Amino acid sequence: MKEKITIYDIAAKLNISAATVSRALNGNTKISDTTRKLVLEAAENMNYEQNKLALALKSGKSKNVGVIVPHIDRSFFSGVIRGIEEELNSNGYRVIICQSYDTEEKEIESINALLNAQVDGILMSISNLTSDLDYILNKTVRKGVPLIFFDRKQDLKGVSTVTINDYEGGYQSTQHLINEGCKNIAHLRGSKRLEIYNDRCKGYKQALLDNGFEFKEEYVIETKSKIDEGAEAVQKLFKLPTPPDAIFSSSDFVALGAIKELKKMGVKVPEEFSVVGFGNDPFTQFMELSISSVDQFPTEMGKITAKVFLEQINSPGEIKIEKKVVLTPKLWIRKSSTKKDV
Amino acid sequence: MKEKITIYDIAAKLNISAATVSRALNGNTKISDTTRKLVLEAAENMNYEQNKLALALKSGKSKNVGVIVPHIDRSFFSGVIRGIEEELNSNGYRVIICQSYDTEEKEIESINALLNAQVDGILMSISNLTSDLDYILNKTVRKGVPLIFFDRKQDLKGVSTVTINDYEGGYQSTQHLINEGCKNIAHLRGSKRLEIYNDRCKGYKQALLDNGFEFKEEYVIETKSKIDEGAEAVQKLFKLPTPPDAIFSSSDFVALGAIKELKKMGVKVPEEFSVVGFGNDPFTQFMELSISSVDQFPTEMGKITAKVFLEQINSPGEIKIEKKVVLTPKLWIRKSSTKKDV
DNA sequence: CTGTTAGCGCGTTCAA
DNA sequence: TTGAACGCGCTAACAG
Repeated sequence: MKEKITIYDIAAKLNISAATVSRALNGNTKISDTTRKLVLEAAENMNYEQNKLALALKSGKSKNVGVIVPHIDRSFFSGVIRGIEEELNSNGYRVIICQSYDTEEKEIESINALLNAQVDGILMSISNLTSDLDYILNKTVRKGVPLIFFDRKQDLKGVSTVTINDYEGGYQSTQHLINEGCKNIAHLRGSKRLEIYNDRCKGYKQALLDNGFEFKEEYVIETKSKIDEGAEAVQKLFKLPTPPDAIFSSSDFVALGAIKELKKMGVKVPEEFSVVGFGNDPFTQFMELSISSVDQFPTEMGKITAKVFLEQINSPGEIKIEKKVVLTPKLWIRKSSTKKDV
Repeated sequence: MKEKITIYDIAAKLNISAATVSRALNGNTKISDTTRKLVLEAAENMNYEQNKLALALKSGKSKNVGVIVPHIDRSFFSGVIRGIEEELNSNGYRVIICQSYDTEEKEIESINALLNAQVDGILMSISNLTSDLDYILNKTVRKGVPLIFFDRKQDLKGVSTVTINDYEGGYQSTQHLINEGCKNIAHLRGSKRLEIYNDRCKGYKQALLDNGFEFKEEYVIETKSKIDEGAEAVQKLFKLPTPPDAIFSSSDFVALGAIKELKKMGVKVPEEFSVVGFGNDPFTQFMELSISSVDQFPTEMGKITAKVFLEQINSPGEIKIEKKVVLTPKLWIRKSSTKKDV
């Protein structure tokens, strides 16, 4: 009972060849009904289970895909992974998780490990735009391993991407704040090394210009996605000759930190100051002062990323389609940016 | 450049045998320095990379471990996975994720898939206590695949577990509420089919008894970990002849729902009513009215679970140690249960 | 319809 | 110190 049984064991028992057993098990048509039934029955009795590893070695397909994210325990990423897992699992694939901790070394290390493990594809959200990563990413593409970026992408030939329209998200948020009557809108942005933050900022800027507002450099502060940084940014902004009366933040955590700091300073949100975040982290709607935020639909993004992978892997020829899917974000308007009487 | 290169390719190039190449690559001592250098150099030049799949088939060790959780996007579980990944990754293992959606079918399906994929171990948080699952779990143990439960366990011979002391968490929370002067403490519990909720409830009950309080069945309501259920439970409790003045909830979400409902009803928290949650979900500390909650230290739990697995896999003999690790929870006292003047 | 052979890529005997 | 041969478990090609 403790032994692993193979097709040879069942072949021996039935005095037939392993090939026949294999055929019977795989529903091959060219086999007699009698022997098929015999094999199936024996397999059942002997508790036979296919060794996917051998199959993988033989076929060159491991039925595993690697997913690389900065941190698995950020709600956005765990949501994406959820979607990927749901979609891929029902298609017979398993998902291998790697965390890059936003570092390039870990990222490269993970890619190499996944490649050595013979994954059938790699779905990732890159840490930042660097050329060092290019080498290995190109290697991946050359090897013929489908590579797909989600959310945080990088332009690379032969690589499909699934993102949301960050520009649109930035534009919508800013337009909303303008509609609410805000006159001086600041922007707390993320790293300049990531496209998503550049795009959100562009959307912010364009919305300002389209409405006849001035774009002021000093209103844009770069932050990391941490609560403290939101508080610090508010401090900086209020030292300006003309402090803003609204913030569009590229991060919900930064938005939260900003709101907490404003409250500490006695500035009333949303009456005197409006705030919009990004990411629609669950906590934004739990707060007594719920925070307006842009939904990135993480689970959907994960599912679509998985689908793009499946399409690619199932595409007939050697020609790899380079697909660029762009989802439309949705701004959830909540209390933090809704003035009572405007 | 597109071909996969094997040890045979480099053997051919050097006019030596593949066995020698293998030895050189693996740092086998019985090999001359000259050939070793030759091999290493050639491997470097030819961009050789080991196919872990072949190694896995040969050795019987895939260096993959499976992790099964109800949902990956709940902060507790994503935290645990983070810990597992961190610990195992640095030990050369990769983590395969499966979601059970709290259903037994999916759980069984996942275990079978993982077993077929020849994982070296399975770390899981079970959906509930059922005998149907027993069969397959026992099979896993019999096959010699290390199985470890974290958080939601089930007593099974040969299976190690890593949990927190849920009884203690329940006791502490209740004691705290008593210390705050609450007289009628209700308990919103989770499914009776899960040990963790039974234990938390036992802790709650014992704390009541130890303090000379009466344990009332009608003060205990079973809920699912959803916001709405917290609100519903509050409605029920306030229909009782003697409504409670405090709630110890086994879920942060339920606690949140309760608080929102209380507020809606005009009941002041914490002045008139105290609430303690469980899980220390990040949002509990973000709220303006921060929620007291019991920390389960998910990342640490994940790391320890991984360590127990590593110990087990590295234990010399065939004797599998059955280890029971119990972590101590920590109650974070916040505004939702701190009366201003008591 | 079925059996034989071969090979996926690797490490590990057993000889030499 | 090195090479030849084998096996991990499976499927595909080629015979018959």
